[in-house]
Amino acid sequence: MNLNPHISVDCVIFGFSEGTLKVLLIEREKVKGHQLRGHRLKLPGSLISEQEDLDTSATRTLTELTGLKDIFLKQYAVFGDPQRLKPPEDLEWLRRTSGVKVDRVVTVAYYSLIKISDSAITEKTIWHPVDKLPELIFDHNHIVMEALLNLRNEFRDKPLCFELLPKKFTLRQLQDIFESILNITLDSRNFRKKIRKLNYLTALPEKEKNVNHKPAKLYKFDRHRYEKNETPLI
Amino acid sequence: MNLNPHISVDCVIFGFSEGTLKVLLIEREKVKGHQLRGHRLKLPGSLISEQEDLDTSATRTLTELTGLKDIFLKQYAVFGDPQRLKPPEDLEWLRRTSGVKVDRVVTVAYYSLIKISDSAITEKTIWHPVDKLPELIFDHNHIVMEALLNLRNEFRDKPLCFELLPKKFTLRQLQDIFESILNITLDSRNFRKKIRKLNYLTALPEKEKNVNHKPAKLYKFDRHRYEKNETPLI
DNA sequence: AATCTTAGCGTATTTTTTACGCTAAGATTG
DNA sequence: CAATCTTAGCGTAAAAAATACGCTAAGATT
Repeated sequence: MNLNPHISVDCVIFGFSEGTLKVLLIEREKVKGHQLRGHRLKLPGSLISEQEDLDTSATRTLTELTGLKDIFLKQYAVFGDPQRLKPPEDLEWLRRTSGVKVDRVVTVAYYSLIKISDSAITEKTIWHPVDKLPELIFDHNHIVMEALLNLRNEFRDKPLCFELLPKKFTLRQLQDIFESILNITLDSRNFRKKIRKLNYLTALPEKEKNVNHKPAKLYKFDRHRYEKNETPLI
Repeated sequence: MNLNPHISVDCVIFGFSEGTLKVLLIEREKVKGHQLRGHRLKLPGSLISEQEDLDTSATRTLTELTGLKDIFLKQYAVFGDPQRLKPPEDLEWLRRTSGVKVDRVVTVAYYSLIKISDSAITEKTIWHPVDKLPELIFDHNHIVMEALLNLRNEFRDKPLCFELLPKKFTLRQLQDIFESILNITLDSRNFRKKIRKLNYLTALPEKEKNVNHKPAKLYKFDRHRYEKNETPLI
């Protein structure tokens, strides 16, 4: 595939587990006969290929690097600082792995949210908590932080929370996600009251299992009903 | 200046007058000894230069093409369809005016809002109503429509309306902008009630003049006070 | 059997939103 | 110059939404 050495795409994939928001990182691939120096972790991303649309590039890259398929990616920003490909050893690595003469690269950034559990992810990928990221290659820390800002903004209006939850979930799980991502606390009794009024969250005739307290009902999200009125959850 | 032939910036500048939202367009410059064919109007924009940041490129371009200075530009999207530089005669025009071998160009789009009145704008610029744009060069119609979507989303949360109003304005003018841009109707009595509760809108000891009805008080926006609580207007 | 944790429903109060009545000020009209 | 027209500007009442918090229930743990 003919790479365009001036433009790249990067994907910030969020997931949620153990009460914290995580980001999918990949280990930088090794170059033969070349000592791996510089930063070890990066976002899934690559140069786009010549005749490829940006969105297509992003989804393709994500699949190639992580195994993730059919993920909706949202373009949220572009990063074009002429000095962003620092330090020199990291740039050198990019030149060797891409095989093209890379100089300045403007990168188009995408983010998405997925359920960590049911994602068939290749090796060399790591789910890392967002709030204590290690130093990543190039300006990838910055790219993640900007993605987080965009995520928080969208989170109140759109039903993004269900992307992070399993198909069947308890109201407690739902509340936890809101509290954790928006960094707020909610009164669970009032939270549930609101939920009850929404017709797009339907209780199943099932309960959670293996919890050491009263098991809660499982709910599911009815996207079809949601799209009829789009009332936000909170 | 050394142009980068792969990346450009485009600016969608919104203004408001006579009750409608307008966009700033410029006439395509003529190329010597070359018949001007294709589309006549375009957004202010150009290829970025090699060692220039994207935001810097955008503000510089805007100043060069329209005379506008110190305008806050918001990056909102990137357009990278490999086929976006159609039709051939428009691409040919771009090649001649830029003087570089242009093939595929990914463009980074920005938008802003300004008061039409106090903007010292060069000739060859045209304020055109957004709701009935003529056909523009390349994918510029699409770029404007996306900017409009982003504008509407931001309009509810942020005090963008004051960018479109003169320093002193009446509540009627304020209401008109909301109604027109968000495409809603507001009860003016309830609207005013809300306004009265906001401490960042202060009435001046002045009234509007030369209107053929009861003159309204003039108000001003106190940005400093706004930033203390950021309560949205509606 | 007592205790602990979270589920789950309810009621009372406050705050916000919505609907709409009414007077006031100035320009216009016959 | 009085009647009329338009928009400004204040208010009240009802409806809806948000908040605070009491209480019982179900299952696991001790």
